[in-house]
Amino acid sequence: MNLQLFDTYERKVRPFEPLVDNKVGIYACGPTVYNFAHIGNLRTYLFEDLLIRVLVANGYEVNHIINITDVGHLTSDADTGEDKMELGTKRTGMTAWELAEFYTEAFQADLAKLNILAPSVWCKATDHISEQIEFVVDLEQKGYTYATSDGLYFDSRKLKSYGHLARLDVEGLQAGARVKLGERRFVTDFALWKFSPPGEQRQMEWDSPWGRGFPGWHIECSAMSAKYLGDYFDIHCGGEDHIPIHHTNEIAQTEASKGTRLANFWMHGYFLQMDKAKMSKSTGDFLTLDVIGERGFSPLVYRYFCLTAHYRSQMSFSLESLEAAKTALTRLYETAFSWGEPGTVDEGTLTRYFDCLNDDLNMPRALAVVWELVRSNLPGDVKKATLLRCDEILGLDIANWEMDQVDVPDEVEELVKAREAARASKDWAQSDELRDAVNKLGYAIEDTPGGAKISTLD
RNA sequence: GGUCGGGUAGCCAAGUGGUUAGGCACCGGUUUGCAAAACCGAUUACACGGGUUCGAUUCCCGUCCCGACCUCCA
Repeated sequence: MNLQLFDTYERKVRPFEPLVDNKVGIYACGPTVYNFAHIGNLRTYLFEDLLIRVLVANGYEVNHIINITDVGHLTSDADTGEDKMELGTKRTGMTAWELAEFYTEAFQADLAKLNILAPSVWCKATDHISEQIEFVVDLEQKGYTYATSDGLYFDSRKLKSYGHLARLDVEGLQAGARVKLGERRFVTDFALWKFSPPGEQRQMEWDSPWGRGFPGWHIECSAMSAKYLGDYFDIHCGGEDHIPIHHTNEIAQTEASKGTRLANFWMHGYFLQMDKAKMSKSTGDFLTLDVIGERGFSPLVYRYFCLTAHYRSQMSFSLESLEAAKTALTRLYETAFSWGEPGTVDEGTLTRYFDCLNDDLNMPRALAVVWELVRSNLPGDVKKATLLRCDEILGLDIANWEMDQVDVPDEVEELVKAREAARASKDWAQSDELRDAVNKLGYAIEDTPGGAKISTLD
């Protein structure tokens, strides 16, 4: 089966064809770096990693761009007062610049831990201020802007196609609007450039033809994607929350300026839903990769967990289901390890596997094929070779997995030896007593044909 | 309030107008001194009420519930 992908713009699955030869340009909306990424954020990057691995497997040469939104406004115009970047600087004592750098590095480290392939280019909004200003100047010359006392705005009603991506009901939006218009002329108008508040010195601000200030959020993506991928490129992705506002506005800017619709495919990763642990970023109380790591779940367990749901479905998170993923993944690792060296690949399995993936990245079904392979009667070396090919997409690093080497204290070692002796003389009472003693010290014993296997008790 | 998307077994989660998704847990069996692990097998579904149809979990309508966005959340 040839690759087919769901396009939010057309709201359907359709065949994927690159715009140029076999090259694919992808722009993925990156994080705003005022805090750690939570596991919900990371699900979206896992989806994009899946997409990229499948494109590569289909023989395409992928040029993958991720942006870093490292400029946010520091003086809030929200009703509640302080904005997130400012809270971040207060919380940590860092400057806005230090804050951005710190959380950018933390984010990149998280991606690496999740075995997410690094993009071709990382681009920061603050490194592309002039490109953004040029973009806005062009929009201004084409008559799509107007100024208010706090910034330069995009006049969304000038663009007939505005809101097509999200199928926005503009009249309905206006009727049900919760947000104050302020000086904006229409509810869907948005800032291209915001002025620094009078009499205040922002940590991040630049001169522009309209006055000192900083770029609106949406313009960075239109400007940077144009720079690295051209005005019209293959795939633009991000989280589902970006459909109605951010991506809608990116499209509006680019259509107004360049006359193209920006990307051929628009793809969106859907949210992770939390049960008890809420993703309340405002309190700083949310689950990060490090937090679940402290609870005994490795990053690749989280990766596996995410692979069990389709990227276009919201997924329910709980420690219970993460535990299920951990058990399944451990079984997969141990079983694959037991197969030894790889032999020849089973092409039938591989074909079924990639057919699932080429059908809009249906990883849950592809994973079912993997488990059928695992439980099949094929020889171990064939299973191993086939599984390793599957792992080029799974990204679980199956080839390098090894049994945990547990450091066993001498005390425990002695008890285990004594127990082995007791078992050899069939003194089961003594043997069980010694096993209890080992358990009390925090270690578990499993009797295998190769001798006692010792592990730490959870 | 407006717009959009969902409700599948104990949990997570695919999919389909009629034929076993898959994983985890649970139960039974094999094996093992016992236990664990492993392997084999079985059970538990399509929110509710109507409609279309030979047949609906799948299509249509309504109801209830959940979520997303409208707040520079992925």
